[in-house]
Amino acid sequence: MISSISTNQIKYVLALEKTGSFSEAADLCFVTQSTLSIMIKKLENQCNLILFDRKSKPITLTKEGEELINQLKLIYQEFEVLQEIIQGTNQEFYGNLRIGIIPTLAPFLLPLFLNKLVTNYPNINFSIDEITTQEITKRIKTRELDIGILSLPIEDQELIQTSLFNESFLIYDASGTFSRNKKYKIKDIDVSRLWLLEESHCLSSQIEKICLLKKMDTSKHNLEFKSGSILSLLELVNMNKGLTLLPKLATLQKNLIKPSYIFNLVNPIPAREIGIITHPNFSKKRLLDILEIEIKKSVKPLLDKTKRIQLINPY
Amino acid sequence: MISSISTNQIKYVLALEKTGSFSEAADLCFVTQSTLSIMIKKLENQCNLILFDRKSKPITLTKEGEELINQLKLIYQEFEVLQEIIQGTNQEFYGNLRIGIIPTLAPFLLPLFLNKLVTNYPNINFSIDEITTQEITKRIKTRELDIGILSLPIEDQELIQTSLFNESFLIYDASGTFSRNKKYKIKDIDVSRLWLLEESHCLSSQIEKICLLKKMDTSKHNLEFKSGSILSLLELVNMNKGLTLLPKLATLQKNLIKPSYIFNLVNPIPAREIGIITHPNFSKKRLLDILEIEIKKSVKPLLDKTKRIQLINPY
DNA sequence: GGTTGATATTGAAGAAATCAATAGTTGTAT
DNA sequence: ATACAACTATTGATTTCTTCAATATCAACC
Repeated sequence: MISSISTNQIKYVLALEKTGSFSEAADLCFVTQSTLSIMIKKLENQCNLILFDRKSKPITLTKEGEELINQLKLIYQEFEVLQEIIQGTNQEFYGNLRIGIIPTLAPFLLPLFLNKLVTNYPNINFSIDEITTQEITKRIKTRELDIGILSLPIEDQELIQTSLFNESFLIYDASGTFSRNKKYKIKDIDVSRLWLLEESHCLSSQIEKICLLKKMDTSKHNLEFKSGSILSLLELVNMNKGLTLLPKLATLQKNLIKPSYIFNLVNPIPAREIGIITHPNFSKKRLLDILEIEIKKSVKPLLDKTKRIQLINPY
Repeated sequence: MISSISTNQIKYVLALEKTGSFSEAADLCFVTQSTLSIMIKKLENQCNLILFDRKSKPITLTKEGEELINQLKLIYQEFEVLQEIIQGTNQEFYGNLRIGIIPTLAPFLLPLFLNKLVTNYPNINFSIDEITTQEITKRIKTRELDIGILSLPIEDQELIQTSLFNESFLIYDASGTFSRNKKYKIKDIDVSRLWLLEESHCLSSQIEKICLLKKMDTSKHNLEFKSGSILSLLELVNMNKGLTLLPKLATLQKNLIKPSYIFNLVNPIPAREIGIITHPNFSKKRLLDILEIEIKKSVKPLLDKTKRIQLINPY
């Protein structure tokens, strides 16, 4: 008794029946002739029957083959109907999805999943705003945005918060004072050489928290710096041989970051919680599910699964 | 777009829909729960849809799942119909198949394929006669037998001859005069110590041919020996520290044969051609095909694929 | 008998399916 | 709340399947 058969196997049989030639059928199915030969033979074995008479040119069905071919065709047709249903169901996802995402996350997270979504859901118009936490929460409350991706938790209890993953912080050191062999803790950081983004970014307040500073005393730098871009921050840190803390995903940008400048923190590892917020009345629940799953899936292989982390609030 | 899906995947979905529980569905399908989880997830991925709501207890279909499930059921039903057709087609092979096979082959060849045939074709009554070439050809002509398995060619041109494989001859030496390191040719055989089966066996005349004797002069042995059984021949050879030639398949019987007694012949390797003969009016052509394929398949891994062989006629 | 045009086979590489064990989740009863 | 129970998800290892490129084999036609 046949245990399991795949639609590919059926496709191969139908192609061979149609063309009467192994090589042509193989071309039709975009596989090599050896693959087709082997798969036909495998199916014949599973059935305990010889379906094709290889001696005749063109190749024809045997008596047993004749008895099966119609049912195989039928199954394949029903499979094609299934495909149409799937296609149709996918197209039921339509409309606009307006996403707000914090700037310290956007350039590293979006490339991981956005393309797949845009491709799979051609009927959804995605719009992305790279804005701060404050701006995101404001716009979600006013329903200008559907979904916010940011560091959790937010103080506002009205909005729905869904956790996605924890992103640890790492040391980025352009000064050369850190060494590969040692384990660094938070207190090892020389606060006077630390550079941050402008205050409005949650990343800044988180780093301040990590380093146990009330407010960062930037007057120690002889340079006024206001930027929301991690790229600019890195330039600045490099130029001044300073240091900063970077979230994990940022450190994986091999074209921006010298891996030799990155040092892990331990005991515990400071981290931020990344998650999604929505308005309680947000209705595209299913779309949210998909977004959640896709983001989690895309990020997972990039994160280390450490236990000893300490989540830092963004406010 | 889904490229290929297997009936097992569908089975898993239907089981999960039916039971509302991953573990129960897994039991139903005789796989582990992890397998079922993974396969459901895989299908969901292929479809780009989430088919089951894991949060509800029992687990239920999502809206998208509902849209697919009926088509999945339909496909699976048609697959079950296919199985029935296959079953039915297999049962069309019925009736008697009377096989004659030479004694020097039967005990080594039959176990390789007979069981599979008997199992796969429960409606065929197989009957096996272990008889000599002469007897086989006689009975096929009189239609007492359907099929003969023996050493080809036979002189009788009326019967249909189909080749199966070539079986080489090896030296079986109980005297200890052969040594592992040397390559032996036919002329190295001391004819005076050679033992054979009784004359009626084609194996005897083939060995005589190999050793270039007109008729074996058995008077050199002080023992009259008449047996058709290779087992008895081996006993005799062991007892008298003699030697004989054995066909390849016989030498593979590890329980009968000391591997250290076996020596290869080279330049060229003498061999017999094993094949099937049938009466020209034999009608169960398809059955013959199956038999041919099964024997070839079962024997293939046991034979070495040498080029330099010399086929020895059995008459 | 060799040449041509086909199918079959082989050996290797990559992907998929499966399992046992374990981690993580959720709901319930303390 | 907290711990337990019941369930699903994940992991890492193993086996099996699928596929390909290259090659062997077969068959028909000169």
